[in-house]
Amino acid sequence: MDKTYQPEQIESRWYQRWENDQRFAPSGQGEPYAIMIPPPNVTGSLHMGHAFQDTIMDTLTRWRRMQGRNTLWQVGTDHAGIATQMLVERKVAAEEGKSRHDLGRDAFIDKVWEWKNESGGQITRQLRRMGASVDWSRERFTMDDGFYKAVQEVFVRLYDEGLIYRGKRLVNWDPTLNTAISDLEVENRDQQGQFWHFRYPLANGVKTDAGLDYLVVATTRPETLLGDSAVAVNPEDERYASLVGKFVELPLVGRRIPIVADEHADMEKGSGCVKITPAHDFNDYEVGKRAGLPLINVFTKNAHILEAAEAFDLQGRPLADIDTQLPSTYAGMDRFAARKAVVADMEAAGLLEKTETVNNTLPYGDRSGDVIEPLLTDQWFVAVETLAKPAIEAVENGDIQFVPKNYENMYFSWMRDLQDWCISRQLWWGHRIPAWYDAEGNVYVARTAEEARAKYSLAADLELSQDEDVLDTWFSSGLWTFGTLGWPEQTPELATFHPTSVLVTGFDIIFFWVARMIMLTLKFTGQVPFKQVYVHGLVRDGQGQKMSKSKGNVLDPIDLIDGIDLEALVEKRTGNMMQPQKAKAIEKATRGEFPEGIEAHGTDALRYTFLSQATTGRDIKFDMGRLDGYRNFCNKLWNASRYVLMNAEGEDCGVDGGKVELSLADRWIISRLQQTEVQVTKAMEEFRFDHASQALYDFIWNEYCDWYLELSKPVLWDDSASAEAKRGTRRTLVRVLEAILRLAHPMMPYISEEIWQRVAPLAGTLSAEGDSIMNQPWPVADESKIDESATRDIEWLKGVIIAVRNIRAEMNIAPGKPLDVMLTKGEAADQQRLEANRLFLAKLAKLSSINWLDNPAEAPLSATQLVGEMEVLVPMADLIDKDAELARLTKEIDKQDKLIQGIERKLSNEGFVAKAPAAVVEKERSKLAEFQAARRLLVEQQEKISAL
RNA sequence: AGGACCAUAGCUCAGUUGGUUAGAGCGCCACCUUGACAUGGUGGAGGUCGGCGGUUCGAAUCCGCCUGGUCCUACCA
Repeated sequence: MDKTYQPEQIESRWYQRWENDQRFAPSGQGEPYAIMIPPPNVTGSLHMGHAFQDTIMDTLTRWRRMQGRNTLWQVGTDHAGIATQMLVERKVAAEEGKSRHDLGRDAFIDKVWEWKNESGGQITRQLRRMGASVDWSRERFTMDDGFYKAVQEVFVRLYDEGLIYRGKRLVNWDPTLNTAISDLEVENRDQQGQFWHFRYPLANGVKTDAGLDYLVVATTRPETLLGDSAVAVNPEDERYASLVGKFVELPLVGRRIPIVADEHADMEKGSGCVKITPAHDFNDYEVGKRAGLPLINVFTKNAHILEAAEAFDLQGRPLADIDTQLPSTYAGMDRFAARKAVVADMEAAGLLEKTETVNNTLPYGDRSGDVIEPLLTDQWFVAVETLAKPAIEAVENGDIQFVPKNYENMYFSWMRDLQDWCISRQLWWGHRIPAWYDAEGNVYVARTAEEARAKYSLAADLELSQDEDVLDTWFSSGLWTFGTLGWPEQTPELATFHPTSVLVTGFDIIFFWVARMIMLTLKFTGQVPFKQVYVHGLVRDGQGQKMSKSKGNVLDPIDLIDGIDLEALVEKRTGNMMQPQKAKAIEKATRGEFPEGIEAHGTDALRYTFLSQATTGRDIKFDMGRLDGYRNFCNKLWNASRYVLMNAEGEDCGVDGGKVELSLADRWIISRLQQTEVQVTKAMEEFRFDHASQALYDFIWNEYCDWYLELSKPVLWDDSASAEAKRGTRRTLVRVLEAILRLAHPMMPYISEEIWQRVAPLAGTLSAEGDSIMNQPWPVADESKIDESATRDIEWLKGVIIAVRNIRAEMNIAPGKPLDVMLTKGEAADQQRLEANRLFLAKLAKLSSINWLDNPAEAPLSATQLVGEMEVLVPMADLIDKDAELARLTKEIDKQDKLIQGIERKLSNEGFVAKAPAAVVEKERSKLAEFQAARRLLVEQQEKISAL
C-alpha cells in the first residue's frame, strides 16, 4: 500500500468492476427496497445539488443492500422540454444561423435527438464518478417508447373521465419562448415601476357626484388600455353609485365601455375606480366572469399590438358585435414601446393626471427571463380537484411521510388551494398530445389516429391532424415511479418495487413534481408512489450564497474530486458569461479564495462531507474545510489499515482455530464497536447522516486509531506477551477494521472496498474470490460483547496517561523524556489496574517506571493530577519554576472554587433538593465531592511549593 | 400581508422527551519528524448559547415578545 491515500487510482477501477459484475441490480432476495432517482435533465451536467442528493440515495441504497434487502435504485433521465429545446435552438442558431422554424419541426426534433445522443452521456458518466450504485440495466428516459405508452394511457384515460379538458383560458404566456408555462415556472421579482393615473371621459354628458366629466383610473400597464372592456367601482362606494350602468369613452380607442360594480375595486386605493382588461390580467378575468364582460385581446403571441383586437366571450367564442378597431399607430408595436406611446398620447390628449413611482412585482419566466404575459390561448388542462383529495389524504393518514415533517404543511397549503394544471406547451420537444382534429376543429382523443377513428366512429377518409402541442415535462415525470417499472403493463417489477420506499428530493420541487406524482400515481395505480419523502435543502457556497454562474461562485463536484488548477478554475467561472462585465470581480474573488486552485479530494471525501452536513430540512453551506478534513480522515483510515496489514499479513491472526486470548484493550474496542454499530444504524434509520458519519469518524479516529492501535503495539511488539495474546490482538485489529469498513462502505464506497479486499481474507470474511464488500452483511451489534468493565478500565488507563501528558505539557518536559511516576491514594481497584496495565502505561506515557506509593505522606515534591480519587505523581525536585507554578495553581484553584460555588448554590436551594429527582441531586453531591478533592490537592500542592 | 425555518467558539455545524464543567471539524497558539499516518502526534486558548420577559427547584433546550437572516405563498388596478 502507498504511504498516502490516493483516491483517483482506486475509484475508476472499482466502479468498473462493480458495474461489470452487475452488483447494482436487485438481488431478487429479501424485502424490496426501491428508490427512484429524480431524473436529471438528459443534457445537463452534475451540479452540487445532484452530487449531494446522489450521495444520500447511494448511501441508503448500499446500506439497505448490505442489510439483505432486494434493492433497486432506478436510474434515468428527463427530456426536460423547455430547457433542452432552448439549448438546442441556441446551438443551431450559433452553428448554422438557423431558427427552429427554418429547420421545421421534424428536422429540429432530429437535431434534439442527435444532441441527446451526443451529450446525454455526460450526466450518467458523472453519476458513475459519484459511486452511484444505480441499476444501469434498467436505465430509462422520459421520452422512450415505454414511457410514451404510459403518457398516452394516462392522458386518454383522464380525458375520457372528463379530468382533462381543452379551452381558451388566460394563461401565463412566455412571449420569448412562445409557449404557455405553469404558475410554478413563474418567478416573481420585485421592481420599481411607474404608476400612471389616466382620465377616462364619461360618455353621454354624465358627470360624477363631484361634478367631473371623467373618472380616474390608475395602471402600471398603460398598453392594456387598448383591451379594456369596463371600469369597475366598488358596489359599496357611494361616490360612484350613480354611475354604475353608465359608460365611459375609452380614450385613444373610442370604444364605449360600461361602468360596473365589483368588489375587486378597492375604495381605499387611488380614485376607487379600476380599469378592467379581462384578456390581460388574471384579476380582471375574474371580474369579467362575474360581470359578463367580453375578453378583448390586443396582443400577438409575441406580445406585439394587433392591427385589430380580438373579442371573445367567456367560453372563448369569437364575438362579432364588439368594436375591435384599434388605432393604427400601435399596430405591430412591442408591448413596451406601446406603453410609451400610449402614455405619450394620453398626455398629449390631456388625459394623464399624474405619474407616480411604485414598487411592484413582475412575473418573469424562469427559463427565458422574459416578462410573462397573461394571454388568452387554447390550452389543455387537468382538473385537479378530484385528484388532489386522495393525495391530501395519503399524507394526512401517514401513508406518505415527509422527513422532516414540517414540509407536510407546505404540501397541504398548496394542495388545498390548487388551480387546474395547464399541461399543454407550445413546444416541439416533448410528448405530443394524443388528440386529433378534423377540418371543423372537432377534437378526438385517442392513442393513435386509427384508434380515434374507431373510438369516435369516424369515416376512414376523414382527414385528421394531430394537435401540435406537447405536454408539460412534469406530466411525464409525474408518472416516474410506475412508468419506469413498466406500467401500463402489470410487470413483476411493478408488483415488487411499487410503492417505492423513499423519495429523496429538494424542497423546491415538492410542488412541481412530488405533489403531481402523488396525484397521478394514486389515480392510476391505487398506490402511493413512495412511503417516505426525504426533503433536503439547497447546497450553497461557503458564505451561504446560492451558487450561480452569474455570481461566479459555482463549485463543480468533479473539480472537488479530481482537483483543478487556478487558471482552469478562473476560466471556467468567467468564460462564456451572460454578463461579461462581472468577469473581473469573479476572477479576483476566485483567486482570493483558491490561490492554489482546488486540490484533489476524491469521491469518498466529498461524499463524507455532504453526509456530515446533511442536517434535515435546512440548506447546507458547503464547507471546504470539512472537505479537507474528510480527505485527511480517508488518509487516516488508509494508514491505520497499513499498520494493521503490516502487523497481520503473513501472521497468525487467530481465525483458524488457534488458542486466542483477548486483552483488556481488545475487549474494550470490541465493546465500543458494538455501540458504534448501534449508533450508526440508528442514525441511518432516522436519515441523520450527520450523526452516522460523526459516530463513525469518532470511533475510527478517536478510539480505534488514537487508542486501540497504540494499545496494540505493546502486545504485538513486546516479547513478553504470549502467543495467545498476540493472536487475540491481531484478530481484533483485523476484525474490528473489517467491521469498520463495512460500516463505512455506504458512505465511502471506494476506500472501504479497496482496503476490505486486503483485510477480509485475514479476518476470514472473504467467502469467494471476486467477492465485494458491497454484498457483505451490514454489521449488527452483539449486545453480549458490550463490556462495561473493560470500558471503565480503559477509561482509567487513558486517565493516567492523559494525566502524565498533561504534566509534561505544563511542566515543559520533553515528550520523549522517560519519567518515573508514582500513583497514590485511590482504591484497591486502582492498584490492581496498575499491576494489570504496567506495560501499557509505560509504553503510552513513556515512563521508565511506575509504582504504587502506599503512604501518600512520603510523596516527594511532585507535579500531580487526579484520576478519580487517585493521584498521579511526577516527582519534580529540581524542575519546578516556583512562581509560574504558584500562578498556575492559583488559577486552577479559582476555577475549582467557581465550580464548587455553583454546586453549593444549587444544593442550598431548598426547592432543588426537594423537587429534583434524587438521582440528579446525588449526582450534584458527588460532583461537589470531586471538585472539593481536586481543590484540596491543589491547595496542598500550593502549600508545598510555597514552602520551598 | 400570511406562513415556515434559522440565529450556539473566528468559520461550518452537532446538542432526541428541560439536569453535561455546552461539544466536533476547520482555523489559531505551544511543543514534537517516536518504527501506520506531518493529509500526522501531544497539550492548550477561545462561547453572558441573538436580545428581553415568562414557566420551572433548574432553560441553549419549553412559552411570549423583539431584532436580524433565509425561503415560501398571496397581493400590489
